[in-house]
Amino acid sequence: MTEKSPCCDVTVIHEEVVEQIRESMPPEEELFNLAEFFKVFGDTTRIRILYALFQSEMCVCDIAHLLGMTQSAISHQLRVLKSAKLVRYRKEGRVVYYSLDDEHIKAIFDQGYQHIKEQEGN
Amino acid sequence: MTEKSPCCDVTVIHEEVVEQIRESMPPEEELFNLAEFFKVFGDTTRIRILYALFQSEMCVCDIAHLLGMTQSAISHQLRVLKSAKLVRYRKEGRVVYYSLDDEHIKAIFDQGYQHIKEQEGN
DNA sequence: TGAATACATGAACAGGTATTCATATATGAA
DNA sequence: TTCATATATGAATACCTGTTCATGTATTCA
Repeated sequence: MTEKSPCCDVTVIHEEVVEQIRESMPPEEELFNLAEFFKVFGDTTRIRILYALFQSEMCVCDIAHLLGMTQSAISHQLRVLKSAKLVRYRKEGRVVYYSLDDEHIKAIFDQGYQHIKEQEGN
Repeated sequence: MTEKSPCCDVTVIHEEVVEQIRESMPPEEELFNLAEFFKVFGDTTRIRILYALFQSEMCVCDIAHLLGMTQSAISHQLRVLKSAKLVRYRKEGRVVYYSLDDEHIKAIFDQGYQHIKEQEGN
């Protein structure tokens, strides 16, 4: 049953299972996009920004003040959130207000939050 | 209404909103842990491993073969998944079989997957 | 016991990322 | 127009992270 893989010099033990799963794998690109999506949640600053925006729309300097960080750092992170389409913005004079683009986001956030809360006891 | 922040030289525009949200913020540590949790999903290799394990438990060399990567790379990533308690393992002779530790994980994965599928049209 | 093998792991390296700093842009006010 | 300010952004830097390479450990088999 054990055979050598044609690639990368790795032994295969369960050829059939591997081939079966290979066929069920989504396109490479989709899994890449999914990882990129989760990566946006994988930073404390962005998580804190998202949490704040769940409560209310906010302008950049207020977020910076809330989190005790520079305006520049916040602005850079908002750009990441914006390009991931997690937040939208509206301008009012010089002030730019950011808010959530998608309530769906809160569900994902909450599910993760719930998960770590459950694991806290361990 | 506009005041100078005591920290970091940032102007505050909506003092009341900021203070109100500040009180509602979860402990720093929880948001940090949440970001760390999502960070684990934020890598293509780990996402692919998780997807594979949704289908079936697998040994290290089979995963390596499936993904066309070295045994070492997979082993390192399994360690990350293991320490995040996303996977568990059982040993059978020399072979180590990995599987999901928590069905909850699939819900989070699916929700993210659903999200990017919905956004695909844009 | 000795060889083969499935897996783990430490060190090194390359690529990525978050923050800072300096500065640019844009809007409002005087 | 000129100044102040709210935000954006490019470059630089320090830190983090994923893979590779070499090697160690544990188990099976002869």
